[in-house]
Amino acid sequence: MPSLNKNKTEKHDLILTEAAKLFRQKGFGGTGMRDLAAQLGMEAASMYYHIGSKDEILEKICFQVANNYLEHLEEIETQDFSYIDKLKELIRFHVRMMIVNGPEVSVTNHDWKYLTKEKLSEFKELRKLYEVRLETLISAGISAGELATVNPQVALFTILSSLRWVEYWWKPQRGISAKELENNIIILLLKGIEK
Amino acid sequence: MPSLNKNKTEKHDLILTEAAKLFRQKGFGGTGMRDLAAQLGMEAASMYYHIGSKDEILEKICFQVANNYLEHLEEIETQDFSYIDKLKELIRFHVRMMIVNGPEVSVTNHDWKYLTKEKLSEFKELRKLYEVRLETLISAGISAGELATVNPQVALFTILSSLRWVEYWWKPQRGISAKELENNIIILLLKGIEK
DNA sequence: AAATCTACCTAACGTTTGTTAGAATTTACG
DNA sequence: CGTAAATTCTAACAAACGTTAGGTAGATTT
Repeated sequence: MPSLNKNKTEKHDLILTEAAKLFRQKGFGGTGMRDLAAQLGMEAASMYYHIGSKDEILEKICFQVANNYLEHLEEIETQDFSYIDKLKELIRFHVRMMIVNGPEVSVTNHDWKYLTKEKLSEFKELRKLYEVRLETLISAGISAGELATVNPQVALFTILSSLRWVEYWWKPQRGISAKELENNIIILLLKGIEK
Repeated sequence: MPSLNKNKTEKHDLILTEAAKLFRQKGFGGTGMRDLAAQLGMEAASMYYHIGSKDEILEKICFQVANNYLEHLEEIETQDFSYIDKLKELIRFHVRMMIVNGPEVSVTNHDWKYLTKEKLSEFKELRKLYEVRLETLISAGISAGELATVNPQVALFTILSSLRWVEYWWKPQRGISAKELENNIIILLLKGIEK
């Protein structure tokens, strides 16, 4: 019965989507299963037909986002771009992720602390992996003479961190497109590192 | 009885300090009053001799930090610096705040969502005020011809946001001084906006 | 020495929490 | 239309939550 399975998956995903919105608004600890259920027009207990637990919701959101970022970094690594262009592409991807998956990215950035002990360390490893690989990329850019001689780690975190506000700030009503925003940020951020 | 009052105040502040550390580690929602009490070597109920409520702890942390930032911005506004130097001083202050009051700044940045309804809107107003005044400063710098013609709001948030990682990254063991770090970040951030 | 005050304790309260069991209902299909 | 599966309901659980009440040991004041 594929149609049934499909329905179940749809509701499952809807729960994740709505949970991400609420978690972003009120935080993981501040959002009760009853709040989430109300948002979905059902009773709290009914959700357990579709999901395993509250922790599992958070876990799925965080790891889906983390893996998304990691996969895209791998793609960038293999592409035949200059290091500058690789960084530009990375920045563009970050901006786009926040605009398209705002709630999920926000939750991942803020509520990963609430992950279960084992999942927490697994998540930290993923994040560390991302940071290390991106730092390697920046170092390579410096060695290749494309980037100014800066502390790679400082550059790494300044770039990553400076992109975070987009999730908090961007709304369709601002009248600035993703493309415009990407370009603005790239100018602001890469002038300091470009040679 | 000033000596008694002083003792009480000391314990009160110690609770705030320790709470900030725990909130940063496990989040406001993930930290119970019993956890906090254990950290202080006392029973949960005993803390209520020194503090009013869990919400009050968060509130005091958040507003102390927010007011700290705001006061320093006011100071910068009145100083007879160039706009570039004002921005540099601002960046230095942010870095120093995160190094000196790491846990408190972290909690303020991440857990303000858990503030009580009234305190929440009060906090949002303070933050908005800070953003508006800083944006005004950047705009003035552009008008004065000291800064490149960038979108002031994009510049504002990119700067503010890009400083956040310090709180997450900086440890004494990294072997980089606050001064070095400030200088590195200033170069990275202001190249893109300096004329 | 008696009285007061400080700073903690134990015990417990009423909620709220995430979650489960089992019954009721809706939906899909021959 | 009838039957079975899918989905949601009601009711309730145990645990954890922030917090209060009342008591007690020790220091300080009178």
